[in-house]
Amino acid sequence: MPERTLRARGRARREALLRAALEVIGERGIGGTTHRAVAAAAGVPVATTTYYFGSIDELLEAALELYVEDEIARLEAVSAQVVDFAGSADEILVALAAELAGGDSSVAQFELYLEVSRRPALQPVVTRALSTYRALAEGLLRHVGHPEPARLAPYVVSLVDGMGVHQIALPVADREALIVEGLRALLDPWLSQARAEAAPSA
Amino acid sequence: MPERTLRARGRARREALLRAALEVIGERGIGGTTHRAVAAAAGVPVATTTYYFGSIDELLEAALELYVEDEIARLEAVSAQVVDFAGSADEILVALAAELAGGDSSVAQFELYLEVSRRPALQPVVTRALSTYRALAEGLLRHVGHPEPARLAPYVVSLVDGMGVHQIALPVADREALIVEGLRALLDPWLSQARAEAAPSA
DNA sequence: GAGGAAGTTGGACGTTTGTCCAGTCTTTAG
DNA sequence: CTAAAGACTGGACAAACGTCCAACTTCCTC
Repeated sequence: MPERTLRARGRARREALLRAALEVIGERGIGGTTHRAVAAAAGVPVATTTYYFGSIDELLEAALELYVEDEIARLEAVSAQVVDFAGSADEILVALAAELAGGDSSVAQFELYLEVSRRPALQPVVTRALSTYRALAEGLLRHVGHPEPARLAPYVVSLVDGMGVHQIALPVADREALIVEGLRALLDPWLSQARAEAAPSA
Repeated sequence: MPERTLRARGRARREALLRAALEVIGERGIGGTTHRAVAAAAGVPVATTTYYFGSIDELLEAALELYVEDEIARLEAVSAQVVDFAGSADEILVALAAELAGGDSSVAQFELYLEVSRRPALQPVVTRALSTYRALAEGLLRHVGHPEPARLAPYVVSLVDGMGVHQIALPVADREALIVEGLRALLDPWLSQARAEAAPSA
């Protein structure tokens, strides 16, 4: 575990290695992520990876941590954007789905979920990820006026992740439509009710 | 690729190796599944694994195929059992959740989902798995009288798998209650309506 | 510009990996 | 009983692995 103080250049190179590691994780899985593969993806010699990380585990865990922070930042931006968007609950849902479908396929996310059971060091990372995702979902549900945001939020995240992992396993063309339909199914009863109240006929 | 004809004893040993491989996949992930680890789990010498499988990939793919067949058989049994169960839609849902929560944590299932993108040979396996799961879900929805079983079924599977992968990442004590609540959330509108019709008050 | 710390890397090390083979034992068909 | 094919395995091999180190360069500080 090299505990040297990093200068600006060093910090940049370290982060480049982490992003290269995330690429490799996506392509080969965590088990297939080696010093040499990461170094090749980053375009640096192998010894660079051991200069910045004391072990392959340290590298892997730091990479997944970076992934989660990036993903949280991305989702917070999406959330903020969607909240600014003026429209009915259903319109907001469509806008949200468009943003969610935009992200690159998040193999690393699911590799992380599975890896926690084998690496206790990852537990804080996954806890932070999941609780943030749920909090964001809860905020959005509350924003569109759902009556039980806290109860539903975890299932929204589960459904989205479930669709995500199925998308990786068996890709469908229109990812956005899939997410819209899935979320509609989960929010259907309440959406129809909201729609009825918005346009009171008869 | 040893294309020898297997005798009864050989077939049994081959299958024992596959089940040992599934154990290892659950514990170490696909990337960590080696000839030696599988052999150790099965209590046989290393050379046994190369006698029955031409390569580690062949072993891995056969193991995941066996997993899917086992899982399909299990879910078909669960489905049959639940269909036989007399009760309201909600009661059936609770019974289903109890059965679903019973299975051992299916790390292999998700390892499979992620591995398809790296091993085209697994595509038929994952296609068979997902379409069967969806068909079973559709059958159950139809059995309890849901008006749109075909539309909802894929999302039921996504939600269950999403909760499954979250359960692996961040285990909660009462898996059964989680599944019940999740399914209720997805079926809520329709469940309340069914309940209202069953007990017409006022 | 001198000294020290950070950055950098070729090359080496012991280990673990996938795979193979030669040889032995066991079962079955005739 | 014999012969052939299946079942089995100890030990070896090259390749890939994680890790380390000594030596060199670059950068910052005083």
